Amino acid sequence: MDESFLGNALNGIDAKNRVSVPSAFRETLAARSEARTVVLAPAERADCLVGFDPGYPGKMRAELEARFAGEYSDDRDDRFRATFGSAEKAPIDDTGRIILSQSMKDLGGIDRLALFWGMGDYFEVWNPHHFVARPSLDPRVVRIVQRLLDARAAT
Amino acid sequence: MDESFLGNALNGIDAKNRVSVPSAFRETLAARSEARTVVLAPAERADCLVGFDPGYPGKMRAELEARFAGEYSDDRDDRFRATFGSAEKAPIDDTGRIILSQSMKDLGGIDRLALFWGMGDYFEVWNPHHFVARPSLDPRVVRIVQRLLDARAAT
DNA sequence: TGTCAGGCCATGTTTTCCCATTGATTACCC
DNA sequence: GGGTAATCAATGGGAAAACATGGCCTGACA
Repeated sequence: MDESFLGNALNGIDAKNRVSVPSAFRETLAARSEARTVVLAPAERADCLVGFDPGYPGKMRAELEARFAGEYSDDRDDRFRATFGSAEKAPIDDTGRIILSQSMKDLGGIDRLALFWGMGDYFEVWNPHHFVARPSLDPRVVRIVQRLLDARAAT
Repeated sequence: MDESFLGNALNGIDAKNRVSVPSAFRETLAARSEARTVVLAPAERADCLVGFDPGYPGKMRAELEARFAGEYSDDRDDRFRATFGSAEKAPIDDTGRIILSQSMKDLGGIDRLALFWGMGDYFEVWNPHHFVARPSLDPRVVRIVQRLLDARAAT
């Protein structure tokens, strides 16, 4: 209910494409579903990924069907192709990590760093450099991500 | 009744970024929710933070979804990013303290002192020096805070 | 048998829990 | 009413736990 994805985290991706899901998000996932799994998909509008609990695709299907109510067009089909065909389930291992497949990294424009960003009902995964380059964002938000990047560069 | 956040307090932030939530606010939080937790976020308009009970993210989600009813745009997404990604849940420990992460301190322009200010439904957290420098405030209010600052400087 | 992906354990660092101290206000009793 | 004891709020420090991350090791598949 009030289990919303809040906050953010910047984590590294290792040579085997493993990345830690931030512990706060793991808790939110656990509160929303039994399965220790996250579903990843390319975002509709931005150059990033979206992640949610395994129950969410059902809701998304209902939402899309409502949006295209009764309409059967190429547009609708392409939307469904993008949403479901390119999504994948990523199991969370005992150390809290998932594997970001190469195709997921491509879809999200991600290479060595993953910025997790809470969106309430779901979360986003960004290449942090693309995130800070987004001009329409609140500059305070951009600044905190820039600080996270600086902190990593320092070590 | 005493479910409103009333009054104010000036507390120190220690080397581990811990700060005591004023006991009056803790009581108000307890009256509003079971969880001994506060949700913090940057204020929309002012250079400070806002704090709420943990039921707030759910209400905010409903409100935003109503405002952008059926609209799926970059604008909507950025709004969600600013609202949820830069908020965080801060659990209150047994001594009544929370931890203000570095990001939160940055977002609120806060360094070593935290001014808690009751706003009825929620409360604000200020850098006291920014607060007293705000020209549009009632000078009597500014004087109260100035006295708190002087009292601290004295010790 | 070589390669590769995934599961498991190991490590350093940061965070969080717990106990101690101070200072101030309140309650109590003589 | 004055003094004293008791309570509670705010803060400081050390020990324990959790997190993110690196490396090894096993088992599957070619």
